[in-house]
Amino acid sequence: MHYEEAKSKFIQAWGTLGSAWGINKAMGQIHALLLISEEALSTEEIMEELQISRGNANMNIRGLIDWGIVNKVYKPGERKEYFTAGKDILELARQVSRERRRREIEPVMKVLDEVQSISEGEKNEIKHFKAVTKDLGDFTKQVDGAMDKFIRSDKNWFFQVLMKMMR
Amino acid sequence: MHYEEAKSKFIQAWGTLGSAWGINKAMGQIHALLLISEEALSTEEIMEELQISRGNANMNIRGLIDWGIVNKVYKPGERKEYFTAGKDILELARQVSRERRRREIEPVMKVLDEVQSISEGEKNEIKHFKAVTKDLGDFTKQVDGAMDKFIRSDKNWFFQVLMKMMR
DNA sequence: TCTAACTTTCAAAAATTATTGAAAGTTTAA
DNA sequence: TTAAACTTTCAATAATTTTTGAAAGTTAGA
Repeated sequence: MHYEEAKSKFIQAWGTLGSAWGINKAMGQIHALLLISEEALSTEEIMEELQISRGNANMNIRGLIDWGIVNKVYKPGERKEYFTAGKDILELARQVSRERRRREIEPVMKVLDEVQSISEGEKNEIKHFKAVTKDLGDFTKQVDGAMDKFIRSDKNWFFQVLMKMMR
Repeated sequence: MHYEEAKSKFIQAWGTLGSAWGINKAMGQIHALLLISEEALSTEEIMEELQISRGNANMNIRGLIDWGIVNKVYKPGERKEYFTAGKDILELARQVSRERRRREIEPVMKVLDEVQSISEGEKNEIKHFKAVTKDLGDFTKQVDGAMDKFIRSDKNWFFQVLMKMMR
């Protein structure tokens, strides 16, 4: 396999993975492109490389910045904005965890808590509903705690936990 | 809040969460409904409760069965099929992990391995590409290993790991 | 076998989501 | 200021995904 092929394969795969994670394809592809590019890239360069429109490029770059995984770079003496993605994968994972926690886990925990508070009758159906949503809530809280720990942790902690898990 | 409201809120939230996880809304909602229902439900009952068509109900029930998180139940003396979702949340998490590993992590690991094997020149661009994809590959393998351990583990192991993480 | 009960399929329609490109907006430097 | 360089917006369009419902398929028992 030669470089161009590998590159396009990787960009493609990263886009597909994105889709499975509620991030759209273009966003995943832009991220992939920035990951493998040592230099920061301009909107133009991204449009060119991925063959997408200006509007599309702009929106998805903003999206990546919102996720906190792409940064603006200003080059001295240039008006154009350039963009880079951090190359530290553990840091990337941490940032994605942080965002998913905020965007998905928190709202679900909120609903699970709310529906716990129904205080009507003692029909069996209701007891069961409470039991299930309580279990979900408990589990979610455990996961949330673990994620929080991961997000705040340093590199060392992460590998230590992996070690502990494995033995 | 009264029961009907809580129920619909929960079903709604589970559907939304589903969307963020590459599972569609109806599929999430059906799963929610089965989770909180003690009795197994028929296609008819699901259609009725969620106000969806027969085709939609059928397809998404099949989807849930494919995910391994919903099971068919035959009631003695009845021709109709009924469906239930397991009520053990840890087991649910394990099954979802198993499937996501197979559907998402494995394909990505495969691509990352493949693109590693490019052996062209020693241009800086290529070196960098290899470095990034190697890091991604290493990280992915770690996560994959942890998931594998989780999937094979028993309840006890899981809580032990959480304990170890927290301290 | 035949029929009624039930499940599956699938083409068409609807809904949702992504993409385009041109116009509007903003900023910088002369 | 003004104009050029650049970024953002957004209505229109395209692409994709979901949903429908009716027809086809299957199965069990009379």
